[in-house]
Amino acid sequence: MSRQTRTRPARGDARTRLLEAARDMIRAQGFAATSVEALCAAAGVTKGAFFHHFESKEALGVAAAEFWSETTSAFFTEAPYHAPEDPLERVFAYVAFRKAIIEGDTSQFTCLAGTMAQELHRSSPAIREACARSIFGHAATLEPDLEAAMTAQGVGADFTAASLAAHTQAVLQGAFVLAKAADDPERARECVDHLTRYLKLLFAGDRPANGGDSSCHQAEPAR
Amino acid sequence: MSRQTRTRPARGDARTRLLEAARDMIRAQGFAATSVEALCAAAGVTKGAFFHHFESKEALGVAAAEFWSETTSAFFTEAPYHAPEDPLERVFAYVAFRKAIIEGDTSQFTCLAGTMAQELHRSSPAIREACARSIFGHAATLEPDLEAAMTAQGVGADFTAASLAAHTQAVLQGAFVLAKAADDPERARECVDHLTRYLKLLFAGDRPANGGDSSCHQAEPAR
DNA sequence: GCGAGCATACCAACCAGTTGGTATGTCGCG
DNA sequence: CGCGACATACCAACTGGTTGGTATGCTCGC
Repeated sequence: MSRQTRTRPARGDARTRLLEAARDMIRAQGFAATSVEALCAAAGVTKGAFFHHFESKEALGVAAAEFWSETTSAFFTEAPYHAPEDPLERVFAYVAFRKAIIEGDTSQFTCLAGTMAQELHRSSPAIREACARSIFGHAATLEPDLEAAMTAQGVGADFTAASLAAHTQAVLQGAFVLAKAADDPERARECVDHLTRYLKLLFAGDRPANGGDSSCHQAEPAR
Repeated sequence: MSRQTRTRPARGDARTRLLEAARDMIRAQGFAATSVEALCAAAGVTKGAFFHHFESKEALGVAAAEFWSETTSAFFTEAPYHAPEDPLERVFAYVAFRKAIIEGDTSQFTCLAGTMAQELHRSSPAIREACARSIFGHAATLEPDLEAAMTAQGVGADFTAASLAAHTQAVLQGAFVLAKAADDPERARECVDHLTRYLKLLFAGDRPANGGDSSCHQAEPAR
């Protein structure tokens, strides 16, 4: 919308602080329960600053989803799970990494995009679409490896790499819901274990494979 | 000052109408965005009636979760998926049934408990617990069949029936989130297909089985 | 001195919850 | 049976506080 094309020198930026506060507060309380005033207080700015940077509260929601996309994208790009050479092992490393980061407070490991999509899918199409871009955009980063693994192992006649990638995200989103409901991250980790088991069975079960250790992937912690 | 006799809308069901309105509105807009006044308007009652039946808005949230538990419990008890004799086939019939009822508007097939748990897990422990009872209570109804199938097929050394039952609910919850984000129920159905495939691989893959047709279950619609 | 970045002060609308009341059902008792 | 006492179910109007949003002013770096 705005014709601002150049990133600012980012000095003393209230905008970033507002987006970070939004990320944390919305994950903890939801979007509607997070008032603009509370947001400003958490970010240490006033309402004037808020409405200087965001046209409306809804615009902040869209910006928060985009901010979430950018930061998580950078986070996962730099994550260590890309190390393995084999695409399938990278997939398992990804899932193991997703499990490993489920820790601490519920509002620290859950997904902002999933939370906002769930709450605002009807009331705000703009936010819904921004959340969809975040979720399915991240899922898309898994597709090449899944695709490669599928052709290598000779599976996937009845499903696409895209649907499997989406499924991994669905399991994670559902795991977050269960963890929130039970107030216990362990519930989420158990779901990720089932996801790992699914992928193991999918890729190692059908065809005895041609290589050597394709069914072996990095171990998951016992707990 | 003659007070004219108003059409009596079956005196006594204001509470039920409020709970039904809450179920629909909260699923569509979330809890915080659903005001008591809007709820009363939808239910055709006044605020006086609301606070006569519910101590607070939070109390309504708890009651709505319990109402959801009761109605869905009755719905699933009467559902046709209990017909098969074999426990494993009942499990597949359940999942197929869950897929079949994912249809129409997003706010018609999604889960109230999951929605509220996601939004209110921090702000309202009472509602969170009511939602947890609903979700895990429903999951518990699957445990006996899963347990029986696990022992019959000789699988499950590394996971419990309870965790698998919870996983099915996680996949469904995650599927709902994706369907909402994409505004497309098909996204949810695809996730349920992956869940079916997981169960198929889990129970039919490991051990060649002793019976005859244990790996055969009722077909899922092509779509 | 000029605009970007931010602060102060304010507002109309809306919110959950309260108050005080009315209509109706029901139960005990003479 | 009849009638008073009480409980339940509901209603309209109101209240104090909060909300998203605005109008305006200050203050720095260029």
